[in-house]
Amino acid sequence: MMNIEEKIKIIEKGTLEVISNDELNSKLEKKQPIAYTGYEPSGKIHLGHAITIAKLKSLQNIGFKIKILLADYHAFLNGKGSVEEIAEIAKYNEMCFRALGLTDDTEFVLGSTFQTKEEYTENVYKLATLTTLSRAKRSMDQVSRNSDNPKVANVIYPLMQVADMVALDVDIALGGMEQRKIQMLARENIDKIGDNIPVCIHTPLLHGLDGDEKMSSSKGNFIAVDDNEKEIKNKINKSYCPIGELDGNPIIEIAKYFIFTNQEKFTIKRPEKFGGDLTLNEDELIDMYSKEELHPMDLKSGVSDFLINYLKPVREFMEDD
RNA sequence: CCCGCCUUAGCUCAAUUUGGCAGAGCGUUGGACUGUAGAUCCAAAUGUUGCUGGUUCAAGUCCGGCAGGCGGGACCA
Repeated sequence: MMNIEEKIKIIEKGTLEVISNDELNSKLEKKQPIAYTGYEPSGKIHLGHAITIAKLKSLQNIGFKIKILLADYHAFLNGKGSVEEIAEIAKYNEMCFRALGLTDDTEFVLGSTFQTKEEYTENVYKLATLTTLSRAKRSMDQVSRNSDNPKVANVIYPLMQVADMVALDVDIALGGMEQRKIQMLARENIDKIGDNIPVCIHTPLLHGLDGDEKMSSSKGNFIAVDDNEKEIKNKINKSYCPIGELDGNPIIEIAKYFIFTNQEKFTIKRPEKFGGDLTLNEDELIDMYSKEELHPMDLKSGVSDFLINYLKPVREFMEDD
């Protein structure tokens, strides 16, 4: 049996922040603490999603009960389509998430199955009286579709997300950094409608393959978890990847957040005339790349090879089904 | 409920005055240059002009109806 410090180390790995560390201790004393992430159903599940799924997997490994919210109403409120369309997409998303290696014990919850219940609705109303408009809007900065005609739905959304945490009785709320402001709103208000304030864990966001601020399905600048080999190669090859530059470099980010969270060493095949194959750990790769001793094309081909292999189980799982 | 304004390429908008071949920038795609991408240069593609009826030889443009959006007024205090 692993002790609490070891577990905390695992939890913190690859995250940007854990709020707060102290509270994590008491959560870990529970028999089976609950960790959750909510996802708006999305046409494609991509590497950005996969970062959080990987984290959920590691939480599952150390004894957490995992609940994944398929946030159909949230997607609806965010203008992503009709409820029926979103329900279809949610089914597909569940398959993708399972394909990424979560155990059968993982609980998938469709938002609309509980988000109209009486206690839930009452909690949303209470939160509505506790939250200023500007705070609610601000919390949605990184989340909502920006529209010239913002809807009331935009401010209901974060309140529901807070109520979700109570309804699902979560001990850990995991999300990408774009969720931070909503998560903080939750931590500030949950004690007024429930009694279990979750520890909030935030993972890094991936830049888009085009170098854009964020990888997102609406921009088409992602690698989907069920992309085939050719698509993966193609997309990586077309990606923004300035020589010697680490910041905002999506290929470097994939190496950091996918390769080196899985393994110490990483082998890059490189033509003899450019120096031959390399086997590097994270620090060595970063060091070589920033010194321009590792060419982007070699990095790309190494990362492609890794992703093709990493996502192979997903493709197989999806084909079986 | 009333009045005014708006709706044109994936996006931002021109073209409406005076009806006369629907355009630009950005983005996209393809080439050139790079041992990647980007930047740069060259080239190309892209339209139910919100929908609908009418006037006209000819309608994005004028007239009517509808839908959506924005603003104001009215109602109520």
